[in-house]
Amino acid sequence: MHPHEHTQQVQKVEFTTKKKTMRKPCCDKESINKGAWSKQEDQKLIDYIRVHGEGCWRSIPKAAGLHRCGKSCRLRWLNYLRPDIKRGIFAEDEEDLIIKLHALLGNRWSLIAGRLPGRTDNEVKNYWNSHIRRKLIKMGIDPNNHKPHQSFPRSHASTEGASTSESMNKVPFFKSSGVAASDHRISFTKEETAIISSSSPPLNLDLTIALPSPMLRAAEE
DNA sequence: AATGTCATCAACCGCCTGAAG
DNA sequence: GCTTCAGGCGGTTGATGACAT
Repeated sequence: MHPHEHTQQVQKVEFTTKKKTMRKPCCDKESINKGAWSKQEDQKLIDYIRVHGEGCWRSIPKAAGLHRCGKSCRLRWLNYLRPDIKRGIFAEDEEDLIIKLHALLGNRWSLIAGRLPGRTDNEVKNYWNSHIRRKLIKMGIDPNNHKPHQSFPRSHASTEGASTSESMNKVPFFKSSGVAASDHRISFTKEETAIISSSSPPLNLDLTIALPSPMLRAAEE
């Protein structure tokens, strides 16, 4: 049971005069709910999609009897209600893979999530911001470019000998430990290849899901 | 026990993109 | 080529719980 479900507050949306010019609302906001989803709402959405399938999100709320915006329904389904969602803590090889992919792709969370079966872009993004980012900073790695940060402490990185500028030129410090946990080579779509090849430094594309980096574990402790 | 601070994560917002007309 | 619209995306917010003082 999610904590938000206890204190679900259903607010009516008011048209706020926010910054910038307001776009045309994506749906009739006069009567839509916002905030955490209730169990009943979840069930309605699940039931509807089970029968009619995904798609045409704009019309789903009305058809399913939900006072929600279509976008909200889509997000709820894709991030939490889909049957193939894998929830729970990230495995160490998943974490390693996220870091590697982020070094290659940047903040393209949906692309990164696409490489992690059962994980959603929102989940990956949150995990990055709340765990990985912090961990990298702690290690003296700039999470934006995955290189050692001038002003960061470098105690861990320097003692491990893995942060030489040479190794950082490749995917930084993820020298996949000799034995790969599995041989999951990663292939890229055209779009991903374009993104990668447009990034300036030469990158090591030979990604494998490796045993967790010892440096990461060191930082965790 | 009360209060303050931090960490987490579900959900929203606004912008972008591509398809359709 | 243009406009419109739905879907998708990344950034950000805010509620909540955990931990510290």
